[in-house]
Amino acid sequence: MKLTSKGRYAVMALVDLARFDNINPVSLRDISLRQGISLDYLEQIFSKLRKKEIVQSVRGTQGGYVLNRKAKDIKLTNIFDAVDEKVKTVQCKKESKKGCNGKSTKCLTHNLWDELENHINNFFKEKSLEDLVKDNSERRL
Amino acid sequence: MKLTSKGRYAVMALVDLARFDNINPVSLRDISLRQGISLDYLEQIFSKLRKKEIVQSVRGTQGGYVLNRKAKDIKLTNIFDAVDEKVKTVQCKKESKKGCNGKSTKCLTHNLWDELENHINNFFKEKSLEDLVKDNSERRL
DNA sequence: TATAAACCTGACTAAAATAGTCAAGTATCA
DNA sequence: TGATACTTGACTATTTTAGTCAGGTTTATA
Ligand code: FES
Ligand code: FES
Repeated sequence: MKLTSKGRYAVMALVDLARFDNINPVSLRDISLRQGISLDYLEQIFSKLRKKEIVQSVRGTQGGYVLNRKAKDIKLTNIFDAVDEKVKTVQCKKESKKGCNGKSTKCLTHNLWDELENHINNFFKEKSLEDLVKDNSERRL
Repeated sequence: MKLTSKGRYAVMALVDLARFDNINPVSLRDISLRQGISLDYLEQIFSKLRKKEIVQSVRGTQGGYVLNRKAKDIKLTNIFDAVDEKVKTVQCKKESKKGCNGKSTKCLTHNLWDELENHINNFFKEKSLEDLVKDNSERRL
């Protein structure tokens, strides 16, 4: 089980953005330089974040991105959802009554993986961008 | 983030094994048929489980595998560890003081991913094979 | 009004990981 | 002595990841 770079970068970039997002939009170029993430890759990521209304874009010179809601109202779940970083513990379709290997019933461990998925998702539902920014400035003291 | 088939199969197979493991060893062929997992793949998996002393093998006709410890003493952690299904939320080396993209310090989100990793691993540390077998027979009532 | 900064879009690709298969054994029971 | 079942190691197709690349459009400001 591993977290992909896309998901990790999305959160990293948003924490960076949230810290500098006062009045002026923050450019991807700045984030790219500060966080060491490829600019082209960031553009892919922010395109998705924008479509899911997590950030707003400001075009033109001096443009950049701004948070579209308050940091405390942006949960990790929202971010991961936006960039398609989803937790997947099973192969079988959840809706379907069929099991993993085309079997007619759910397998012996299906319930376990469901629990696991919930366990992980709960973590993502609780953490907000605000928490992360705070965590970070506290550590700095 | 997703769980690989190898990890899922390992647990599936062991739950199956634990249920039938009374006096006689259980053959991979039986597990393969019951669970719909390729025999060759199961062999790879059990080879690892044996090396980590989670199961014992009995060669020859009527041979198969037997649990090497009590079901309640086999945790998910042990199983995943044996088959190299590890939780990895970061790229950076944990021991090193360096950050993800070759930076000299840990990044803004490093601490978060550490928390996440622990959160997930805690789940694995708690669940034992016995729990899974019980869960399953209860559901059957 | 020209120019540069910054967003925007879609296609492309190298490398890694996954999910197996395949082949050729060895051990043991009946 | 045959059948069953474990043992080992190499091999491979497919998918996913982690980007790159090329070519735009928009807008502030000098
Ligand atoms: S995991 Fe859903 S049926 Fe096996
Ligand atoms: S995750 Fe460890 S430094 Fe970024």
